[in-house]
Amino acid sequence: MTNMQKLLRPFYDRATLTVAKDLLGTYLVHDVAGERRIGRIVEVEAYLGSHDRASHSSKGRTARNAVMFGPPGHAYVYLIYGMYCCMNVVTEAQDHGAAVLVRALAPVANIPLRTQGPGLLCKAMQIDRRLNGHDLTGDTLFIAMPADRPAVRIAARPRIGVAYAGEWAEKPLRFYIQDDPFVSRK
DNA sequence: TGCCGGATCCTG
DNA sequence: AGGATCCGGCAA
Repeated sequence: MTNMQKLLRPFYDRATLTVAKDLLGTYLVHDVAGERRIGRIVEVEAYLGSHDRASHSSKGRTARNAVMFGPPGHAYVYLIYGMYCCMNVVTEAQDHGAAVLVRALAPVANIPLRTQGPGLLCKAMQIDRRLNGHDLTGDTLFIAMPADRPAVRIAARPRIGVAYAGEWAEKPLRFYIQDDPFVSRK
């Protein structure tokens, strides 16, 4: 396996826009049943904090979004539409309520299913709500910088599925690797 | 306590 | 275009 360096707390404890773009091209790693599943992150969305009307944190801290208000470098995993999970990484300082949604992966190792979309990638990586609040600086679910990461060209577009958020729906907070075939939507 | 609306995905 | 399918959040 290619050499990789696990991302630690200081990586996540930065401006959400910066973290979102820096996550493109990194490896999401999950050890499950003695096997290491790896996907390369090719698409993300930034949710900037409680002032961001599209963010789950915009209505204040609740039982569901509590992890978003916790320390950076933890997984915020929630159930969407009753049947899929979505995974975010918490960013910035505690109480900020910011996170980056992982929207698509390119398969690298032991990926049995499709990974184009936030619900599909969680299924393929076997990530569910039991991992909500999981510390991403641990050894079983983490994100790592591959030693050989190539330079990526980044596209910025409006986020998907947040039409309810008024002007916030139009802000270009979805980032993906230009021309990557595993991006969920053009 | 009941109801409504999802940061989705699949099928027709 | 519409349905599946669960649950958190808020109104009552």
